[in-house]
Amino acid sequence: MSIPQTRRPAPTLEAVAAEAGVSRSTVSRVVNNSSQVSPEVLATVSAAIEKLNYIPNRAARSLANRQTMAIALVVPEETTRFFGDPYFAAIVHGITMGLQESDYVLNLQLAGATSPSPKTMRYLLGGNVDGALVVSHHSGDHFLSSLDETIPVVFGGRPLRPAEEHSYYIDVDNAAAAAKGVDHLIALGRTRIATIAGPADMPAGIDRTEGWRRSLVAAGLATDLIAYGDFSMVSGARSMRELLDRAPDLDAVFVASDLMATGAVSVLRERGLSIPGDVAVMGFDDSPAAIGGDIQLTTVHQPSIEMGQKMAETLLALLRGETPERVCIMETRIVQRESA
Amino acid sequence: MSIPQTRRPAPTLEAVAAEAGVSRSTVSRVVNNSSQVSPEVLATVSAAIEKLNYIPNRAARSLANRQTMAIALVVPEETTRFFGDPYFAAIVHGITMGLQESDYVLNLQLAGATSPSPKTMRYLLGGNVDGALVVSHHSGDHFLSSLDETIPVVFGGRPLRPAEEHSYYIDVDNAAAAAKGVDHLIALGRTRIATIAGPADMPAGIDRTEGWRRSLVAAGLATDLIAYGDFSMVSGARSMRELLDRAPDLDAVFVASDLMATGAVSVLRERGLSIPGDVAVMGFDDSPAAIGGDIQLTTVHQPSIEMGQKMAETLLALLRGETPERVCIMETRIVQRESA
DNA sequence: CTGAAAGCGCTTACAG
DNA sequence: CTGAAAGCGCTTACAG
Repeated sequence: MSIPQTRRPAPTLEAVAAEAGVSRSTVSRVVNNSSQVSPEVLATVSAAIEKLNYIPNRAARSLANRQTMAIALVVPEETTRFFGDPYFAAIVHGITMGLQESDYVLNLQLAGATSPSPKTMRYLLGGNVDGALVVSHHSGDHFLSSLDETIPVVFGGRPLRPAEEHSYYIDVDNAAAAAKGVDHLIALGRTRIATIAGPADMPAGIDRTEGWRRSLVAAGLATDLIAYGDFSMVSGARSMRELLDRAPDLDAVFVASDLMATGAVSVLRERGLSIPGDVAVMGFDDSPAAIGGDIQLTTVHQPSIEMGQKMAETLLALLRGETPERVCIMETRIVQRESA
Repeated sequence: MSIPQTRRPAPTLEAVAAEAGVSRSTVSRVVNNSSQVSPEVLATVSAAIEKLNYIPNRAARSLANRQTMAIALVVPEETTRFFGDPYFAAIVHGITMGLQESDYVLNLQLAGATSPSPKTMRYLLGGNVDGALVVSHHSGDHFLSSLDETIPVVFGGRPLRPAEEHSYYIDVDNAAAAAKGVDHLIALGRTRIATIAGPADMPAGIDRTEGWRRSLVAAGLATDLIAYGDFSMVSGARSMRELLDRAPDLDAVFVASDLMATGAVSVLRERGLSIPGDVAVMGFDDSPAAIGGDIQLTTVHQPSIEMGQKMAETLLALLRGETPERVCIMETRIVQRESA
């Protein structure tokens, strides 16, 4: 753009064929590394490709074989939240790693927390991508069903019914993981254990709350201390204030995400309460947020990067026509640090 | 994918033409809203498009008119940092807003802090996108020059020389903005003012440091207290510790990003220092990080969302063949909250 | 193993 | 204002 230069047209298959003295079909076979090419021809064609620095035209290829070689990353979430939570960073990191070796490109589709724009819908449903990866879906995301019926889709986290019966997804056992976290708090001798829960319209929110409740019930403890956040730091702070006002005697809090936990921690300090002395805090995710603040968070680790990678791999398998496992549940574990 | 259904082929231009009783050329003109179509024909064709729910095939269109209708978002940065900083959230938010009404899609290209993969290079340079938006570039990003020579590029933040002489970019006057922030600290009566600077290989890092220095020099104060971070929370904490160890008497710190400032704040608390009583803290960005913690950060506001939007608009103008302003410098201002 | 030919679904001069 | 025709750069049966 800046430095003027004569734009020589990019070499085509035709040019390579001429250079190598073979037909276009043959060059095409080489490019798509078909097995039925003789070694000698393969060599000369490869040389010609190299020499001309040939790069296949994506549009022409798509038109001919009806594949777009593009994958949509659909995020039914506000940009602010998407980028504000390190958890997403890890997922996307994993996704890009998983796509690294493939020829697919990733199209970012920020759908907004409500329903996506007509433009996004047309894009997704209009045959512009071969598959989709969806992350952070809410129960109101009905459009996802139509998506799921049109192209291969892999979800990050169990989709809500009725989609869950047939959808592909990667997840952890959120309820069990949360229960494990609360068990740890109980083992510490805590008896007044609150929770800052995630949204009640998201599986991760619902299931972690369920795990918290299950663990408390099993231990014969009260399950009245619950406040709902939206996974953001600010909502974590707000919820903590609310809980403290309601129950000044609480001695532990299980928080459904590390980011909310950092918000909770700041309120605890503000009130002059010691951690974990007065109140033990258990986070969830083991994202960078757990170790960024002034107190290292004890938390439930979930392998976010690996989950993203697995999402990509599963979709890639689906696109190859293979039949990968429909659901993949990954391991979680408690990472003990300072807060509990 | 899930619910089996006979996949009826998507309607083509041909089908619409048949339905409307006109030629393909005419339908094409309507789709591309060419002015030379009679009102009646326009009406019937539109009806046919509506009836068949026709969506143009992107690949075919690209092949014919040599436009990809795709824009790359290039981030020469580690995923972790990209997603960890709310500043990027704002920029991308703005970019998606700016692209909303256009027909362009955004391709995410995480290039990694070092040079991009061959795959990314081939993608970017191989005619797969019509233009690129680049954010967070370092001085070592030489590949960006080749990009800039191949397709229209708009930078978020002044690119380093020699690119800056001809490149398009949106930025703030970082030096002046930083000086303004430090002036505020001086007006508060602070005399021992440190800085936690950004990377010395990034324009935003360099210029803000320069502004800090300029302001101190003008006031006849010492400029020896400087520590370098990488814009992350962790590096902010590390730098704060370092500064405190070197100069226990410092009474203010100008931090080149809010995220680093939150790290600094946690260290200040850890050492039992009051904010702003003992140490005043001035951040930069006015991102969500400034208000997420337990103390509301006084900071230098830059209009990140608007900057992203402006980036998108500038690139769109370039793609339309227009000649937008080559450089756009946006306003900053001090937002006074609790920390200074 | 290799090539000739048709076709993917559009756009765009060129006539009229 | 409208249509016939060529062409964009590939892939893919179909022959051989």
